[in-house]
Amino acid sequence: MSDWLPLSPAERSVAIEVLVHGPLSRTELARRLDLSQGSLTRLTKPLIESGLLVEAPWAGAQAEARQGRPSQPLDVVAESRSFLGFKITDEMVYGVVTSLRSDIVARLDRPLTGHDPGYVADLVAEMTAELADRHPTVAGIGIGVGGFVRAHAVVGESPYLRWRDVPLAQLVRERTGLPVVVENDVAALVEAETWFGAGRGLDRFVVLTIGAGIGYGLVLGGRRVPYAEEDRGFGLHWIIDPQGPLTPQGERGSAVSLLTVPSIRYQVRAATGRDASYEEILAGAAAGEPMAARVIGEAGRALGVLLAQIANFAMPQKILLAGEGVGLMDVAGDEVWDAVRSHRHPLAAPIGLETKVSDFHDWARGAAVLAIQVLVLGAAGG
Amino acid sequence: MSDWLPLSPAERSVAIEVLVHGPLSRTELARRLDLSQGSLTRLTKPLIESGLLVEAPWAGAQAEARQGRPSQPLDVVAESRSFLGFKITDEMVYGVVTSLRSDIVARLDRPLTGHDPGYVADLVAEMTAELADRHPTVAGIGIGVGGFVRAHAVVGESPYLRWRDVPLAQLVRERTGLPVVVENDVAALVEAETWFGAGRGLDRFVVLTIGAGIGYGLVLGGRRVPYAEEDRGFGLHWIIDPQGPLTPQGERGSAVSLLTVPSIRYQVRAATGRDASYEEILAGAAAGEPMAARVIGEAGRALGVLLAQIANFAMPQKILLAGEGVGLMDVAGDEVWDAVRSHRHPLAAPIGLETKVSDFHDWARGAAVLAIQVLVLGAAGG
DNA sequence: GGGATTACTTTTGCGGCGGAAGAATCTCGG
DNA sequence: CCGAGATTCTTCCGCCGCAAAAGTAATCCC
Repeated sequence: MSDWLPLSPAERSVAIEVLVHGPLSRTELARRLDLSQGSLTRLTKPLIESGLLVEAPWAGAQAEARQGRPSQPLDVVAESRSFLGFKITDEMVYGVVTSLRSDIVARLDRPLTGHDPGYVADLVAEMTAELADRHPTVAGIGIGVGGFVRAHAVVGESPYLRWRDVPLAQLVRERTGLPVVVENDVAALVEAETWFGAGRGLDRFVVLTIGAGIGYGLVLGGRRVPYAEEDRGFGLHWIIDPQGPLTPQGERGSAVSLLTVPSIRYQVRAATGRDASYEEILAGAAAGEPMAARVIGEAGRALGVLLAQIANFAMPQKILLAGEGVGLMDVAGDEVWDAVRSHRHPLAAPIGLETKVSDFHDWARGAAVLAIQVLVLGAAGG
Repeated sequence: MSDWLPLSPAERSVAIEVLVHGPLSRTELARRLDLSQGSLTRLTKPLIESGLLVEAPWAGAQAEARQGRPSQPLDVVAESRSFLGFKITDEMVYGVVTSLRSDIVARLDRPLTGHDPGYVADLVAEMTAELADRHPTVAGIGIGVGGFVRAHAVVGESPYLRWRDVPLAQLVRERTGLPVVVENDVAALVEAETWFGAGRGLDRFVVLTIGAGIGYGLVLGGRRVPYAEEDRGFGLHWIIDPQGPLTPQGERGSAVSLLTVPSIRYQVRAATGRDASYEEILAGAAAGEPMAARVIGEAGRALGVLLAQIANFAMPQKILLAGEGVGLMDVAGDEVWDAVRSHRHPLAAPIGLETKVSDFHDWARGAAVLAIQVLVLGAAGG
């Protein structure tokens, strides 16, 4: 249980394989990673000595009684280190403590009353102290922010925080003494889902998030595709219907104007004069209120078009629909699938769609996964 | 000038770097490939001895007189081996002879009067004999076919040839004694453009072809993304306008129905009763003939939508528009760009578009490039 | 011609890998 | 209960490929 060693590339691939794909025997690892059995003995030894891996008995089902010497499963010691993940929104900071496997073991939220970088860093440090008090094995911190992030450290541009070139990783590190990884929030969520969630083991995978904005993440060949222009505040640079509605947040007929939670609330408010919550609007649409039904129906069709386009051009094996606005699928599912059908070839493969009701703690968990990737395993997170 | 040795991974990367990025000195190669200078001496020696590389004087412009010992450029011996590339269409076989650099040095076409695999292989072997007679250094054959190809060898499914599981590589190899690589025609063209053409050195790159069908190829991280479902005869599984025209080739409002050469000719014929060539239709549209202008205008808008979608979701640095139908851009460029504008965010980066008037010999050249990749360099072409 | 500068080559040593042989641990069948 | 067979893991050895460093070569500048 000494300190984490810097891992060689081969050790790293072993550690990642075990971490992501559960307990595996040395022989199985050798097969998956295309290495000899001898190499696996050599590679796993320091990982076990350092406390990252452990030889654990098979858990129930997999303990098949076969001939020959039984295989010895290796597993990560999920609790040996904790990680903190933070998601910074306009007016809140959401924090979680996770295990090495990214299971959330604690939560803590705080309102954000200002956007000064120093103040935000102070708040994060405060929350870190509080969380680390109860979980003393914290090994690192991951922070997700909406906007453009450079080198896992500097917030190049974040429109809603009104930041430019803020060295957030350094600020938090100075206050906590812990290693810090900063990443775009969507990118972090995509990495988390690719490693531990809906995209585990998939080659081509898309994450689409609907919430305050629109997020889009593409995984090809098992790796997230980094986009320089990604998420600079425009959501997707994407006009679905040039004659569509115009909202303060987005261009006329854009995905942002049609689909995001604030835009839908704005449209209903503009039409009815009443301010309703997103849930109320969804319930109203389901109950047949005309204005709500119209706005939600239009949103559903827009989402269908979006899904069809993604399926056509990126051909993912699965699309994960996440964020605070996925309730749309429950109410307007028919409109979504109608639009998908009318924008795809009838013989095209059906879209593998998975929806995930996610809250801000899932975003924070994504940031924690980034920290795991970068800090423990030294993976080039993109 | 002995036979090609099987290359080690490091030798391969050196050979590819020199082949694709022109003459390079050893020091420059060491920098690009992140290897020591000593390794480069070691790696280049067998490549020079085998005749693949040669030390050549700098060609003019690059011969900067700097201080110190002048660098010694290494270049591939482009003429040391020739490659044959074939593109098999419905009614023709197009053949080219290329150098290692994929420059076309000869052409030969033959009509295809049947689709029996044995007959097609015979014809390719005949053309090979004729071409190899004049170019005795032929090292391999690449064949591009529309349809789904497995393992660089077997045509899994080709609708227009009405083939299923035809081991074309084996058939041609038996008749010629030369190594043969078979690949989907679009994939081959994409590889060729990625290595030697518009996509050279780019990280994110898209090829869109308009001709008898629609082709779409995506390059991310400098590598072509392989799609299992790609090009099984549907073109893009993609409906642009659910109320659009219906043609025999494609679904209503699909990219195939709106954009391909046969579909455009069909639409004009159905509307006017006269059978006109694609060029005549373009000229007519330019001259203001109503029906031609309507069909071509609609095609232009469809192309604009298509380009906008691709730019939105794949965010390539460049889109190459190729095929026999690119003349559309000259006549309907305004409609294309109007549609692009109305389907993209106004602040989104402009699309880097390159059009390439290409004929069937370019497709054959793409197949030859595949042969170079697989046979000489052992590159995993995907 | 001498020094500086840059490019390439040779030598040396080390780390990581595969392969082969051996040890460990199980089942099965007598 | 014991041995044969099966399977997993470990140990050991040798090779390959790399980096590092020192040496050699070719040029420019003064």
